[in-house]
Amino acid sequence: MNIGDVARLSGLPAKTIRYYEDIGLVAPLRSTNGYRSFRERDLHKLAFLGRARSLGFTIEDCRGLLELYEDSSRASADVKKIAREHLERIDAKVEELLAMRKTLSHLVHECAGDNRPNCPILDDLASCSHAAPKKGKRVGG
Amino acid sequence: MNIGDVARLSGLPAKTIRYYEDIGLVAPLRSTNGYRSFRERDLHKLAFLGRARSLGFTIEDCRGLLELYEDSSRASADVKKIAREHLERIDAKVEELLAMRKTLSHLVHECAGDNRPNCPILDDLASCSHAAPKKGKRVGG
DNA sequence: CCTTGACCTTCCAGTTAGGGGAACCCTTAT
DNA sequence: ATAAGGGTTCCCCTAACTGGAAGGTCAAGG
Repeated sequence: MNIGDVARLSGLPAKTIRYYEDIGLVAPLRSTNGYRSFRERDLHKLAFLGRARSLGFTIEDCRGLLELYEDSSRASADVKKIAREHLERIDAKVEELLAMRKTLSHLVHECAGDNRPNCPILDDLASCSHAAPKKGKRVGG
Repeated sequence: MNIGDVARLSGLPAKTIRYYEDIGLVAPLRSTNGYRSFRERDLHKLAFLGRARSLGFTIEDCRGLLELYEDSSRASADVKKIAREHLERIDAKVEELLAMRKTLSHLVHECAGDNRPNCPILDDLASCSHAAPKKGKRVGG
């Protein structure tokens, strides 16, 4: 199979598949003309990666999961650990977003949204009463 | 004030403040020795930016908000529009994360997490029954 | 006067997970 | 011969910074 075929079958863009080869997640063969030649096994890996990515696992998580997937003597505890940590990251992010959401929706409701300049949103942003946001990784970007 | 002072007062890292100058969000003066020299007004702007960023506004949002903040003839509708759109982005992201969370927490509960290889998490990732994730910006990264 | 240390400067590279596009090769059909 | 529709490599771009190197400035201490 050429890259276009696996792209269609896996649902991943060809660019992404090349990238995954670049970083060592898949290792397709090469035809004599230089084209990548994918086996069933490569296709399965790519589908696995696509599914894992769609659940929000990072590439490094995927690398670990793929390794465990291919290791028939794995311990399910190792898989579960990766998943649980990811779940915790998701929960943390949701918490963070909901905190933002709460403040924002309050401000949006307060704002008249007309052609006058008076604006509670700007008032809030400009007010000096917020705790200095010092340490802690900025996740919201 | 030197950059260290405004960093302490605003809670923003000096690196970030230099970056904000780079991209034209603040324009401190320069002392004869080449050091940046911040006025009260610059400090206020930086505090404003820090607060807006902590609410998850993008840098471009911040640029717009700052412009409106400094325009006394603004319409609050313009501010509200930026905030409302941001709120919608947050809601979309929360939805996405909760969908992931739902699947993941289910899988984590199903997995024994012991030293045996059998693992429902890997089974799910490897199953071919998932809709091909084609278009739509990947937000989870 | 010299040094130490804390500050400041600029510039370069790296981060995530690819996307866009150029320049070029391979194959098949017209 | 050429056009279309694959494929290839290569490099730059994204957001919003962070880290680090190499070096200038300033106040204090010996």
